[in-house]
Amino acid sequence: MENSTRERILDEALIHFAENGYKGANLRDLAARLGLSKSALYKHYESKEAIWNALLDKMEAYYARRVGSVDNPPQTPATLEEFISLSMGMIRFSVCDPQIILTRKLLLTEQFHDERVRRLASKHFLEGMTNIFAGLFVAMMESGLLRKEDPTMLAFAYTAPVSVLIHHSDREAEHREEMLNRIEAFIRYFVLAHKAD
Amino acid sequence: MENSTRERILDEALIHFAENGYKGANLRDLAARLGLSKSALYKHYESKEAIWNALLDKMEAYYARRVGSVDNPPQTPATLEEFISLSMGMIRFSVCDPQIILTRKLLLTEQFHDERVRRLASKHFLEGMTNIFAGLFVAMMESGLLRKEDPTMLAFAYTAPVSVLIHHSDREAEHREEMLNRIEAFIRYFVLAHKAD
DNA sequence: TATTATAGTGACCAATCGGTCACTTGTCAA
DNA sequence: TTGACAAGTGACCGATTGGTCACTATAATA
Repeated sequence: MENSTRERILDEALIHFAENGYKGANLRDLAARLGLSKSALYKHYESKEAIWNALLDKMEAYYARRVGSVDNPPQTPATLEEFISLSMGMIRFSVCDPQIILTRKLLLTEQFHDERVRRLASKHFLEGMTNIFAGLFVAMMESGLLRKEDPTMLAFAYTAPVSVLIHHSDREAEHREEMLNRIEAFIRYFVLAHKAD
Repeated sequence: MENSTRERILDEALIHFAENGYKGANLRDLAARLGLSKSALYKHYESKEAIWNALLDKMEAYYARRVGSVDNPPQTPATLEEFISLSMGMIRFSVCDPQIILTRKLLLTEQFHDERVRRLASKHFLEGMTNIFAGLFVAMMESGLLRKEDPTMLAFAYTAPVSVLIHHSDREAEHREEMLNRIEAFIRYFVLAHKAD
């Protein structure tokens, strides 16, 4: 399996593009970080833009797989406390995993410079999370955990604040644990405000 | 008042930096857009970085003035409907004003490349809006419009979703009116869920 | 063994960038 | 009138960038 260099290039490209932006990333540093010379990159990709597009392809594929997993969503929690720990588990992973952090950075910083990134950002930051939880909330309303109301609106009211706090954690990594506490505090507030009586 | 060229440069720099990023912006285009030669810029600022810093100074000053206006906040609305139209007025302005749109773009896209931008982004996207509305909600609870609960948490639960929709409007300008409708729908949902009985 | 394809190298190229400098122009005060 | 100064110009510079090319090394195949 010696096409692994192609993959290693993409892994490094994510770091480089996320930290410096598309224009700010340069192929010499990227190659050096891989222990390669710059011209070696051109044996695997025909241009900087080709690396960029391959990276976006990979991100789109990853995202499509995640959305596919929405069809078999996380099983409905039996209690509100279980919902909280389920949520916090997902969020903690999303906030700590380096690759996901870099992906969010790239989506944020390049969303106005690239059409594909813009579309991915809209999916990721607005529709994606909301749809997952809308489905979950429907089930939780039917099982009598949550008060009955518009599940899409409820999911949006839930995911948007979490999303804002995750972005804040990305900005100030040294406050990550504090942000996770604020996220849990919000979730508990939210559950309390919308649970069935 | 012939220092106006200095100001014109900053106005154009906001556009240029917001659309292309710090690294992507180049002084030749910026000068050309102003009807100047590139070397003329150096009669007013000593470097690209100096223009950048002057622009951030201006943004910080503007933000400080806006925060200063929190000491004399918008007067407490007498009814919930008045609160909704007050909010929508502020939001509509913030979503439509070109300069504010560009400022948000710049804060978003450069927050990981510049320390001052990072701090401004944290203030603007997290604490800023929340603090304004926390004060307003305290007054509305005391006047019996809203159910009594943690005003800071309530303000966060209110401003974060609005903020997410504003960002979406920035991304997809052609859906601006649709986003404004979604914002109003959310605000009405929010008011209904938290009004005093 | 000879051949061929793949991966990698380093020197080089043209374009672009931020920045400098000698020079011109216009204005206003002495 | 003249001199000083601020504003603006265009040619130029060194550094960096994405990209090319002739070349080497290695390993598998015929």
